Amino acid sequence: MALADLDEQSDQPLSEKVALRIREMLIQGRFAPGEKLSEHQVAGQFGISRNTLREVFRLLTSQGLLTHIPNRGVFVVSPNESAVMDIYRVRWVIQKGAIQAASRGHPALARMKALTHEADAARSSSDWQQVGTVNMEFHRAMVSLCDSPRLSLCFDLVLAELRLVFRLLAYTAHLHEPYIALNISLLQLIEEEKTADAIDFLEAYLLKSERSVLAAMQRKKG
Amino acid sequence: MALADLDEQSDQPLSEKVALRIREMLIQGRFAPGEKLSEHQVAGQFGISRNTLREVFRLLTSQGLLTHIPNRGVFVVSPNESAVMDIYRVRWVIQKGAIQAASRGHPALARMKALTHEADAARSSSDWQQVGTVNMEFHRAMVSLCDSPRLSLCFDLVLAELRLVFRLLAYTAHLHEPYIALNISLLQLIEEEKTADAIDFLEAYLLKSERSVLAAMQRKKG
DNA sequence: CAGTTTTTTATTGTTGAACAATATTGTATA
DNA sequence: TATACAATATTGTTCAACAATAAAAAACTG
Repeated sequence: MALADLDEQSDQPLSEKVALRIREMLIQGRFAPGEKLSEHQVAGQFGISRNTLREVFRLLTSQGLLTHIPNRGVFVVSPNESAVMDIYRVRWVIQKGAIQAASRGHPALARMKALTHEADAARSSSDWQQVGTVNMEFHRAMVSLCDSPRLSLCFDLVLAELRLVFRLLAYTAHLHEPYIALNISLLQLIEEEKTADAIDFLEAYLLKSERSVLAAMQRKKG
Repeated sequence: MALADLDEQSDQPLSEKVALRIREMLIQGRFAPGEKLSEHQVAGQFGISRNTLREVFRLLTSQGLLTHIPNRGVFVVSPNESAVMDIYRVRWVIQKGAIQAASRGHPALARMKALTHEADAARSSSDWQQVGTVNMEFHRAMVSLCDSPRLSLCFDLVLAELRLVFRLLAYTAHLHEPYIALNISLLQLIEEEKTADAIDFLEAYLLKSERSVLAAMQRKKG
């Protein structure tokens, strides 16, 4: 993926290339949530001009990764509990729609299956960060069952924000490990077209996930 | 609303003010779909610098109203049939979720009710453009039943694009008139918490609407 | 000394000019 | 007519400057 990215980047405008890089860095937790990003400093860091950087900031702000406060500057978003709850509301609506849109033999199903195996492999090597990444890809694939670019885009934004939360909580085993098995069960229900069961399963799944995230956030604070 | 907007704008950055203005102009059909927006020309038109305008373009591009092609420029998006179908896919997923999220006494229900009356008034004065606007507001209010800022934002983007399509087709009576009554029926089903019926109704509603839009697009071309 | 006002400083907001890189147009040649 | 090349216009990017705003520091007052 890294190679493909670089190829894509090669003839893209500088602002979009840098936007991609900063986006990656954000997701990798290279900036602290709530941290202020100074135009002068960041522009120097990436060797680009302030004007170009401001375009980058506009891009990332509308992707929900940065917050722009007029005359104050740009800050890394720091999702709070209410943001997490909202994110899970979005997931619930969209992923439920994805289950109902699933059709037999849809290519996304094959991709989901492959991703469950990738998750297994990552667990074997105790690469919990990779487990988290693969888990996200699994759900993105699930949403692509809708065959809706706009819905996928919306979901991507929400997932990127959630990734920030995970980073904040550090990648620990218990945060992602349980979902490897759950993903397999969920995929099976979808493949067997047990739509109602799959939806019930998804609801329990998301509730469990949301609760564990919120609990971890509480622990982090309190 | 215009007054409130102006107030809000007053201490916003220039780029966001202009973005709002251009957004309005786009929705009002002041630019032709597919039209190229030259940086030099538009910057002159609004009396701002190219650098600032480029930030505006980044904003509007990520709102889905403009398309940016590197080294070629920025163009007004011209949604085609496949875009319309995708927009309705999104509507189906999100609005179905809204119905299921509806709770008795939710403020959005009151707003929806008020909007059905506004639609009636607009019909009485044969202001079909207003009928279209109010109709959109009705559906936005419906989505706000989810109490999810992120879902509402996503829905807004899709609706703005759909508005472009309507503008392209011109505001004729038949395009919106039938939905005044359907909105009332739909609201009633939701208020009575006949969830399953409401969902069935919504499906037929969206299908009918999608078909009429696609047919009008065909007519426009052929 | 605490709290408030003023001054200073740093940062963002915005501009205009300049140049490089790319796309488009026009022209000449085969 | 079609291709190759030159001329032109547009976008991409940078820089330096200044205005407007917010943050920090200093001075003032009770």
